[in-house]
Amino acid sequence: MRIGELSARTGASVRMLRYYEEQGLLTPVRTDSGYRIYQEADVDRVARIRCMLSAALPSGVVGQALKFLLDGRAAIPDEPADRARIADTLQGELDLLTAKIESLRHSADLLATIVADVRGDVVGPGHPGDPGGAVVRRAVRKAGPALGPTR
Amino acid sequence: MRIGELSARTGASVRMLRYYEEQGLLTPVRTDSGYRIYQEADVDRVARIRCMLSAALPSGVVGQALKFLLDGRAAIPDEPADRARIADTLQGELDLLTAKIESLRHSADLLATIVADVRGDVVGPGHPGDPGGAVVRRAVRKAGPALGPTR
DNA sequence: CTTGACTCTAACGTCGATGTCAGGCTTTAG
DNA sequence: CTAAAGCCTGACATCGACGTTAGAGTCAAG
Repeated sequence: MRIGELSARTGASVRMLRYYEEQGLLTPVRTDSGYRIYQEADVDRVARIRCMLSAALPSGVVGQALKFLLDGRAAIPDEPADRARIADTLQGELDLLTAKIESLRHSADLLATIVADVRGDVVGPGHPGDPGGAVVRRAVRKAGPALGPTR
Repeated sequence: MRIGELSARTGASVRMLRYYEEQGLLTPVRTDSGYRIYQEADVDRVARIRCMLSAALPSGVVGQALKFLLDGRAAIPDEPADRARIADTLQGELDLLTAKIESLRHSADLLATIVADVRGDVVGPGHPGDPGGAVVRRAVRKAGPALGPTR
């Protein structure tokens, strides 16, 4: 299919598709006249690219990952040393991402309890001096201190 | 504490701290001479801000969420109508956050399987014609189609 | 063959998040 | 008191991920 159709089917703008190609994340073939021709599989590929980019993964990593995702094992080098290096890089990103997710989950938990607290027709004495709901304070304790320098 | 110390303790650059203030995410008090003075709680606050921003959350969301995350119930009005409005807003933010987390989890799953595939001394026959690791293919199926336009 | 929709490249513009630099106060150590 | 270190504002610079526009070629339908 050509770029317009891929755009329509993925929701990505034409500009974005060309940009991904520029970054080496897509490699359509060309017709004699220069038109980009995409494969069916590229629909999924674009979805994944967008997903990973939206996760703020560095595009180098996205490229690495995608390379394997879509070229399958073809791209995995035979040298165990090379494989190890690549795996370590990806593992590092994965660890970062995992930590980020955990931290976000904490924030989400916290937010959820706050919503409940705002909505819930609270709550005992309600002294004017009391600065905040016990529910929230409990939640904060549970959520923990939210991670250091993320990147 | 002053901005330098907060910077040291959070790993965020001085510039970033001033930027967060500009965006309404931090509101230090000022000395007579204009120096910013931060509270102990701001250390945690910065950590959360950085985490949310690094997850590519729209900063509007970060701001709203943070306001309540860190001021606790102090910001909650008495009028039930106001409370309802705020609760709805926050619920919206929460939904966004939750969706984001899901999307990140997909990316992480994907990345994890790729790492495994690169690392794993694969795997049965390994015919030259076989285009790619079965592990990855399974993972792709499991991870699902990776979400639409993320933002 | 002509028209209109589609595509191409190339270039500039934008926006958020951040770096960096300049010029001028303030605070602290000696 | 003085120098060094820290802080202030304001501005311009950068980088990634796009949007937009301009000018020209291509393709399908009438």
